Amino acid sequence: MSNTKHQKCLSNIKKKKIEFSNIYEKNIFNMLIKGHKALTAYQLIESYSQVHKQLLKPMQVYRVLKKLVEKNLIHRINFNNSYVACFHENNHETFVGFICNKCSTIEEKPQAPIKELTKKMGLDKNNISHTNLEIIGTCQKCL
Amino acid sequence: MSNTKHQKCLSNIKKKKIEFSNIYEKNIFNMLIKGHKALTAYQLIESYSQVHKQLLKPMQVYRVLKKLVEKNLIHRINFNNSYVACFHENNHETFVGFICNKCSTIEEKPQAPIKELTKKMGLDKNNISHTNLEIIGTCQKCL
DNA sequence: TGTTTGATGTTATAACATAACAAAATCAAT
DNA sequence: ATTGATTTTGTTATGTTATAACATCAAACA
Repeated sequence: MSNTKHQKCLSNIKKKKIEFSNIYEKNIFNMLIKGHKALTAYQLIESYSQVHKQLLKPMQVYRVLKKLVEKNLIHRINFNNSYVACFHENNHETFVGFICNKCSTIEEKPQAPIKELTKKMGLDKNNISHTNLEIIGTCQKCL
Repeated sequence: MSNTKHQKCLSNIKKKKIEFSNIYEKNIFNMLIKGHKALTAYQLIESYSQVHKQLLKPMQVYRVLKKLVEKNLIHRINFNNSYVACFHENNHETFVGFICNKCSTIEEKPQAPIKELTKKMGLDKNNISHTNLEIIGTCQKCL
């Protein structure tokens, strides 16, 4: 990820006045922001132990991930059970993005067209809880 | 699922001249066709043991599910790790559907708008392997 | 008939996730 | 400050989803 994008994201977080509950939350979010690649919970455990010299238990990581999802700071990627930082001021009931099947880089895309489509399909009467469009392929860098 | 829809599906399968490799494949596909509800692998194991008085091992079920996916007879639903029979003559690299979070009923939707959208986003250059739009909500029956 | 090949059976284990309870920190009311 | 309630964090155990690895059996065929 470009540095500017990273900084824009951080400044968004500042604007939103989001506060991390604890150091784990902060550290894990920072790990997910780096490179904008999606990581699994167990990759995070591994990486955390290397970077911060501390072994986290799965439960601890999953608790943090849950909180970060609730705070709309990360998305879960269903394709490979991974998690990625969110860079949009989006409504978080919707995810639209491209996922590289080689490097797990995520490219989030605008949600508007999908919301329109859902409406057009008449599904908006169905008390939609969330909408998830995952497009899997290989990014230009990996090709 | 309506009986006519079920029959149309079965006649499609006949037309496609699909043959099941073994009795498990046939039985499991028939279980997935009933009601057009998505079932997990372990629900299938449970149900299979009740209906057919035979205990399948996970490995056996997953092998069957893999084959059925390859034959384009079923889709995997990422939302809840479940599998559902497919009723369309679709291209199976794309799934577009509504999933009821109460009863797991699946309502497949046309793919064309999503394919257009992918193109519009410029993602079609990325060697797309598959595209998955899952809209989660509560169906009219459950509401 | 013996050998190869593919399908099926079986065991073990990997990968992902949460329940349940313990311990400690926070905080409000006295 | 002390007590008791509440929330947060730590820990153990377990549940859920999925696959690797190898054994066995059966069909095909030289």
